[in-house]
This record gives sequence, C-alpha cells and structure tokens, in this order.
Amino acid sequence: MTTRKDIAERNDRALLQAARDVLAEDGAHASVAAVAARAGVGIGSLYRRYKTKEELFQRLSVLSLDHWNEAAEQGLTDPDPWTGLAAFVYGCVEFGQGSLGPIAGAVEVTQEMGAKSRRGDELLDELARRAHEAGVLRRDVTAVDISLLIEQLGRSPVVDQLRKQGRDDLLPAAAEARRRLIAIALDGLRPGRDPLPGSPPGEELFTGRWSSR
Amino acid sequence: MTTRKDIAERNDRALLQAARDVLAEDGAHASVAAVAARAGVGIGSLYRRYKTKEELFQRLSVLSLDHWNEAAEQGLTDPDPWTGLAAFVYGCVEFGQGSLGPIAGAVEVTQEMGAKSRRGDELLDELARRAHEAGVLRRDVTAVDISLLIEQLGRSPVVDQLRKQGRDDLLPAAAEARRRLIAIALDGLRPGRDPLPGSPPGEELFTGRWSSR
DNA sequence: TCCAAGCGGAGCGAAACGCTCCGCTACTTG
DNA sequence: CAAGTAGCGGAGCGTTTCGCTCCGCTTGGA
Repeated sequence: MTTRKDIAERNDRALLQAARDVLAEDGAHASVAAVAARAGVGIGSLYRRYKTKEELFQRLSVLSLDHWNEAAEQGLTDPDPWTGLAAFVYGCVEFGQGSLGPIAGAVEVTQEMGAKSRRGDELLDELARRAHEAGVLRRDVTAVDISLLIEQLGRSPVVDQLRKQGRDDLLPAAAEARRRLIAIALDGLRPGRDPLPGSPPGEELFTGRWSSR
Repeated sequence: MTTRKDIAERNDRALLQAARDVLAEDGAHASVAAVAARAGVGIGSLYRRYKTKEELFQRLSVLSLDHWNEAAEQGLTDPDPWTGLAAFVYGCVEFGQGSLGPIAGAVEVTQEMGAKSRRGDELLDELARRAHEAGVLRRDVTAVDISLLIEQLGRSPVVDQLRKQGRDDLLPAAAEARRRLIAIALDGLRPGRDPLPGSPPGEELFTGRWSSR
C-alpha cells in the first residue's frame, strides 16, 4: 500500500536527486520546471515543499555539506590514514560534490552553511595532516589541492552531455573511463611517484618529460 | 596607427575568446549579450560578423576542431611517441577543449564539422597506436579514454567560478592545482605504474587499495 | 574636407522564467 | 461504503531575459 506519506517521501527524494542532476547538466541557470519534470513531479508539488527556488538549492547545498562532513568523519575513524583519506575523496567525487559548485555562488550563504563549511575544512585539514604525518601523502599536496581535485573530478560533463543527447549506449564506457581517471588521480597523490618534483611544484613538474617546447 | 582592419581583427579575436570564456562559465545557455559584453564589443558589431548565435558557436566549434587536429598532427611529427601524445593531450586541455563540450549538443553539426571530427579521431587513434607499439602507453588505455580525459580535464570549473565571484586572489592557486592534477593524470597513462590492474579494468582497479568498503 | 565604413546600444517581439491558483484524483476516516 | 479532504498536476499569470534589428554617431580613408 502506498500511503500519502510514502508518496511525499518518494517525491522529496526524486526532487533532490533531479535537482542535483539538472544542476550538473545546466549549471546555475537550471530552471525549477526542469527539476520538476526530471523528477516526474508537478511544479505545484515542488512549490508546496520549497517556498522558493532559492530554498530548494539551499537545501541541496546543506545536504552536500552534510555528506562531505560525514564522509570526512568516517575517514578519520579509519586506522589507516591513506585509506581514510582516499575513501573520503572518492566518496565526495562519486557523490557528485563538484557538480554543486555552480550554485555555491548562486544561493545566499546561510549561517548554517557557513558553519558546516568551516567544519568541513577543519576535517579535511585533519585528514591531510594525518596522512602527511604517516608519510602516505605527497608533502607538496595541500588540503586546498585536495578540495580542488574533488571539485574538478566531482562532475561528469561527458556523462551528463551523453545523457542529454540520449546516447545511452556510450554511457557505461564514459562512466568507466571517468572511474579510471579518478583512480589515476588519487594514486598520484601518494608520495614516491617517479616524477616527484621538489617543492615548490610548478611548471618544472613537467620539464623534459612530456613538454615538447 | 589603428586601421579599420586592425580594429575588426582585434574585435574578432576578442569575440571568439570571450565566447569561449562565457561558454565555459555559463554553459550552453550562454547569451550573446554576455559574449559581447565580455569582449568589450557592441552587440551590433557582433551581429555584423555572425548572422546568428548559431553561426558564432559553429565557428567556435570549427576552430576547436582545427586546434585538435593541428595539435595531433604536430604530435605525430614528434619522434618520441610519448612526448608527442602527451604534448597533444596537454595542448588540448590547456586550450580548454573540454569547455566547448556543452555546445557540441547545442549547435547543428555541419558537414565540415563532421569531417574534421572524424579526421581528429583518426589522428588520435594513430597517436595512441604509436604509443602502444612503443610500449609507452598503458595497454588498457584506449583512444576513447584519452578523448574523455581531455573532455574531463579540459575545463576549469573552479577557476571559472572563482573568476565569476571575483575572487581573483585565489585564481593562481586554483590554476596551479589544476596544472598539477593534469600532470598527475597524464603520468598515470604511462605503463608500469604500481596499481596497474589487468584488463578488463573496472571496479577491481580499486579493491583493497583505498576503497574502505 | 567630405564621405561612408563600421561602431555601440536602445528597443522590438518572442521565449522562458519563477511562482500562484485551482480542479481533480484518490487516500483516509467514521 | 460513502463523504471529506490532503495533496497532486498543470494551465496561466506577470516579469525577466532572450535573440536580433535598426539607426545615430564616431572616425579612418581618400
């Protein structure tokens, strides 16, 4: 039996998931109508739950921050500093953390969001510090580097575009290739890698290896 | 002396560069007015050069394809298959090839674009084949993988977002971190890396290394 | 000095937007 | 089982933003 409560809950989930998807595809300009359509829900139903578009996006931001913080806290419980950090990064990337970047500048930052964001920074700092102390993270990789990596890899432009074009046949290959890229990047954060330039890391990271000019 | 021709040429360059930037920031919804404003050019001047928005974006696509093909051809002239391939990839990523992805599905594909696109695929296939034969590219990395890598890394969401927010102070750090990520990913394409899973590469690529579940 | 090539931007109709309102379905209650 | 209503979907409101046209004015060229 599907009670009223069940339907409401299912719709709420569908709306948030759809909002995330549409935002990833259309960026900050994503329209409310597109979110509702993607969720298979009427616009009226959407507006009964969220008084305004801003409120919907803010809720999405808070959920995203919560996911980040929970993943980081769980990572800190891992006795192995590397697997703890790596699981955190992979968890955020898979969650699509980066795809929410566009709204960060579009919605007003509430006090709650600010606090959770600062908390997230602290947790990541701690994850990186642990890894550095254990010698399992490249010295020249900072916490900021890691958060930027999550932002960069935490979106799947190719997958989104293929889905929009209806090329569902290519989707698995694209998702697979993206997973491999993530694995490669994660592995690159570990120390003892062959190129390993001294700090400060910069252009010289490449010199003579693949730059042809 | 600035002749009429000089002004026209400068405007044309500014328009194309602005179109690329705006497209990277706003996606396929990018407005013509935004492009003109970014270029510091009147809308009227834009429309004298391009009869329609579609024509502007098509021209941008063609330029992008040309850049791809020229970079690939130059890479093939390199006697070292690895540096040839790597320079091609880095050149495309730096050019912001990936940021043009959104319009690929927004503009109608002309016959010219189709032909150039096929030619680009052939060139990349050849680059990958050479690298495979020389043993400097992981066996399980295909040409499709490489093009997806370019698409994924060839956009700078963080940099774009920071610029939109006016946080110019953080721009250098973000650009720097992105360069490092590119270097890491490129290096990960080479064979003999420690994780190196056998084909078929899939989830098991990660098992026991950093996945905590 | 005169002319017109070529610029910038005001303003047009059209499209898309955020949001409200209401008729109707179908779950709940007595 | 029948009556009531919670809650759904979507037509449509006013507003904003869009692609694009038109024209007065600047300024290089002869």
